[in-house]
Amino acid sequence: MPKEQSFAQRLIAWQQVAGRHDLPWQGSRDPYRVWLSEIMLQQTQVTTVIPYYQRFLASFPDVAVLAAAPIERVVEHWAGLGYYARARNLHRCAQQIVAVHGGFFPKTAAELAELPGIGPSTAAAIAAFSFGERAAILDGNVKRVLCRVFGISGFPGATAIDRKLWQLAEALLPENGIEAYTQGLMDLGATLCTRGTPHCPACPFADNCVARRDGRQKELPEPRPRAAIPERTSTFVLITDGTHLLLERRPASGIWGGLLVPPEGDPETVLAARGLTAVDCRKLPDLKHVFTHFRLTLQPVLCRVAPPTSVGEPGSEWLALNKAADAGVPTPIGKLIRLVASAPD
DNA sequence: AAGGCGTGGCA
DNA sequence: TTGCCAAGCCT
Repeated sequence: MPKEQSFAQRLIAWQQVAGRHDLPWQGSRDPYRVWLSEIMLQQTQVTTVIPYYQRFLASFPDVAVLAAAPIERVVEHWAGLGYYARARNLHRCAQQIVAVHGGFFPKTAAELAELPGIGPSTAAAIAAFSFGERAAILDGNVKRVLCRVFGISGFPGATAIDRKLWQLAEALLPENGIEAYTQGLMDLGATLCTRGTPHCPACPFADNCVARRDGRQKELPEPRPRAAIPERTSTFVLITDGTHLLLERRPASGIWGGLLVPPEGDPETVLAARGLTAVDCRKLPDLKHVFTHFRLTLQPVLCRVAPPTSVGEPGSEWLALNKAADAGVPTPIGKLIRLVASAPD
């Protein structure tokens, strides 16, 4: 880097005056809080995370409480946040920390990365923020900043580019001030060096950013080569006795893993398989939902069954209609349930 | 080693 | 409306 100040020195100076210092998980080196925030922030933006973080911390104030909690309650707190494998890994991780590490987080990035749900970048962030370890993060923000400042072409997700970026990220680490440096990388990417229109005039690297010099801010980093995402359609059977709704827990793997969802499939088959007889069934309006990797049209069918509803199988629950939407269901299912609960007929 | 895995905001 | 992808990890 030309100029007298190093990349790290410039970034740290910028972070101290222009970075974020008041996020709910800042101001504490408690590894539990740092870890929880880092997991929630994986592929998820700060504004989305904040309310989830607050609620989660209030219910599970430390790693021992979390480890002792039933997974269903953990998933319930995660419902709506997405990427539900994170909730299961979080819970497993807490249990491992209690069982294997005596209730204390390991203090190095290398050890942290052994735990479920903690990859190389998250491990480095926890180690840097909690223990001051000189470790490199490489998330979406950092990739974007590095690709622009150093003019790195190619899709950053490609293996070769990824390796190059990790090497660069480690080479840039400061001798001192890892916390402000790490936070600065995140802040720069999130607030200034943004995807759409970066605010280059305010950037500490404005005078030597390759992308800015070449007017390539919008071309870097190069986007993922992505094929058109497929469309899927599926029928969800909302079975009610007038006051309750039947929900079933999904297997741990796959979409909406571990969450409660109405039975999926042909209504007659669904009812027959559960020994239920419908008084009547009617279609509700389709609901479209977009995932990263496919587009789903949900075709809801509302079926009424006679009141004395049996207890059902394990993983199968009859929930009060007015509570089911908040019982740990995926977002579009919550919409369907609210629709039924507000207009049962 | 690519692809699966949620949701919401923004252009 | 549509595309893109965010404090990535797991298999």
